[in-house]
Amino acid sequence: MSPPKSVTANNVPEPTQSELDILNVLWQLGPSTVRHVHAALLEHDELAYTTVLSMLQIMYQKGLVMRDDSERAHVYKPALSRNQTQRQILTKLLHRVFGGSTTELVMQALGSAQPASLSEINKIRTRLDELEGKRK
Amino acid sequence: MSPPKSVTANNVPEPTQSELDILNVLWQLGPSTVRHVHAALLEHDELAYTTVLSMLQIMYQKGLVMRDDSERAHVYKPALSRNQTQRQILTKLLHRVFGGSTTELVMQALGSAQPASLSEINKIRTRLDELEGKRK
DNA sequence: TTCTATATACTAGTAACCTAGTACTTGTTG
DNA sequence: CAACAAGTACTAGGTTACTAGTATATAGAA
Repeated sequence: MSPPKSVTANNVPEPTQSELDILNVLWQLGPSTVRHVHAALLEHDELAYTTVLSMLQIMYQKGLVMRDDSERAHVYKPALSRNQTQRQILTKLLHRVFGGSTTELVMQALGSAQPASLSEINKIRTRLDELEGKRK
Repeated sequence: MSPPKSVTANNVPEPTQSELDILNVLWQLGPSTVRHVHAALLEHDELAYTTVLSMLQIMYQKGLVMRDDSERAHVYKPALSRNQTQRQILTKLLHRVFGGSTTELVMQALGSAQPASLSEINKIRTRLDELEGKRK
């Protein structure tokens, strides 16, 4: 199979919907074989084993995942952390849908939200305080 | 040209990247002809007039835009408001990338943000207060 | 009325995405 | 060793997204 475009690159493309499904499994389980990923995905979807295999191969080519092929069953792991990916996607969204306004995004998110728990709200407050501090 | 799937449906699909570019123009300019949308898009991209026409026709079929064809040059307008679309997209994202945790989403957004202005921060605080009030 | 500019409808082609099958290899077990 | 289980690579096909060209109608100007 062809190697990834560039191993050191940080210009990893944004994962597609199905790729995110797989990444979510990898973030949760840690480095996994195709079989384990497949088993986890079966909880929600009907997917052939070879479909998951193909997806992971494509993701490897794109640089979305890394793999250890020292064993017969290759072990895959995400190239970027969950946080990094969340930021990547959020940043894109911010500009495409919210005109670059973080506040608008946050307000909208809080608007549609089922009210979060008190501790969650306070967590956000703390973050705002920090931001304010930095600004002064 | 074929009519939209269902006029009254509120099950409008999520707009694609290019479709969002067009919607952004429509939200800004209000109901517009293909020519006006095309002109606005030219600021950023090189796009043939017929490409924009085709896109709008597709979007009409999908129910993403409505149109008034009483004049020779049809006038298009978004089927959903900017806010509605923002929510739609955010909700999808929330579940796919943030495991349904609004707080996680908000924290991540505030994390990558260039510190917002003080008044922006306070706007968010106010919203948090409201949320907390509702919770009690 | 004839010509030109402008509009839409329809057609087409490339690329990406997603799904899954087939061929082949290799390790393991009876 | 023979047969099977399990793995990867490669191939393939359907769908959507995106882009743009061609054909055709029509309004308005000369």
